Amino acid sequence: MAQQPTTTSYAILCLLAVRDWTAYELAQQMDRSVGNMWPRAASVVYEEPKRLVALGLATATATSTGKRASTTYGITVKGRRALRRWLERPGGGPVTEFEGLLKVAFADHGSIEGLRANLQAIRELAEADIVDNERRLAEYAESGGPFPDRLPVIALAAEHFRLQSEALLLWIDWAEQTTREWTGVTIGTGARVPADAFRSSP
Amino acid sequence: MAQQPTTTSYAILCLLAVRDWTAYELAQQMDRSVGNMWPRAASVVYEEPKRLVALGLATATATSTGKRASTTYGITVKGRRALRRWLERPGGGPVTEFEGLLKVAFADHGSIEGLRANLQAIRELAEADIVDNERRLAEYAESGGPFPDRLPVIALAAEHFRLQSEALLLWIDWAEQTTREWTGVTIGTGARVPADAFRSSP
DNA sequence: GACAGCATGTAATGAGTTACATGATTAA
DNA sequence: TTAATCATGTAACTCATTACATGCTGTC
Repeated sequence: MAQQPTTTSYAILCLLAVRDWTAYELAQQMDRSVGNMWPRAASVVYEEPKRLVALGLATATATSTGKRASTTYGITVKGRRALRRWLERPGGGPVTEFEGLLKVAFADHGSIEGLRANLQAIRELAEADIVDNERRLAEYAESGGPFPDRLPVIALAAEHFRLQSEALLLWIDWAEQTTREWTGVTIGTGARVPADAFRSSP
Repeated sequence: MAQQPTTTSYAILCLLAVRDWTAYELAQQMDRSVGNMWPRAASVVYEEPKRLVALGLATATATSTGKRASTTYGITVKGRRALRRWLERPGGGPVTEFEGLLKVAFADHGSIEGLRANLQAIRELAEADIVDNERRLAEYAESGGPFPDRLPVIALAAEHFRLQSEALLLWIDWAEQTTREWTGVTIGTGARVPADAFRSSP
């Protein structure tokens, strides 16, 4: 009934390897940091540690913040071993869901207004993302963050996000520029194949 | 029992707006093209059109390729209207699952060898991705592809993939370079915070 | 003392994956 | 004629999300 741990299990276990957390704190971390590479809803984060405990990889302790009851989870020795083995095996590559881009790719079955609105929405998300990123980087640059020992690996991951969101913003700039003169959404109705499209490397 | 169409439903509907396809062909398209922005298992692609039919957005016709029976799906007028309305609403932003990066971000609980192996695996995925991309771009540049009218919007999406995988490769170059001199995986054991980390923009 | 929102979950439901099954076609 | 693989699905199961429930805490 406890089965094998999933990647989600290991994501939680990663956090527990750093320090103990209450379920709520885990949910927060999933939202803020880990969620960028492995996004999961809060309810999963409340359920998953129970599985870890059942597998003997984590411990649950009934604690309380003030008068409020809560559960604090910690990693076991067996948990650390399992995590270590998991970290030896190479992980999966990036898998992206991007509804907005889907709508761009099939915009020829809608209207030019729809396309523009959609690009605009993507721009706003992209910009918010960048701001978010920069705020976090600035915090780290100033304070060193809560886990100074972890800074090297954190820097590796952070740089990935920076480059990725930079690329997204670059793309949206280009896309808005490219479609500026379009009067329609197919070749027949006033769309153009961008001059620099279908090249392979710049 | 038929409920609301999901983004996956609309992804299929997008394809049907272009032309009729058999279930198998749809699965192929999901694998090759649409799957880059909305990846789904083949079995979903066999099930989902049935829902579209139940909703009156698509038609199913029993056809046969040679002696083999198959189902060909097409879009209805109602389906085109629904698609058009959906395209007016801005879509969601990119959501990425990246197990490999998760392992990088918590590599300090494993070994330096694990980190290197993982980076190497990511590099191979990234390079394969680039090759794939270039092959597809070259095809389009040569032949114009099967849907010349769709070239403008296809170019928009293609450029996104190009920039994104370029950024990934850039990152992996930087990450391998950065970790080359590391002898361990935390500050105490020989990892360094990269000099250019935690800057905000280049 | 009431209201907002923090904190901690549970339940119902649905979406998606993996695994299985099977006939048709092609290459050796 | 056998094996591989193309083509077409179905079934079981798991994972994950959304929606709900509820008590605590600080603030007005």
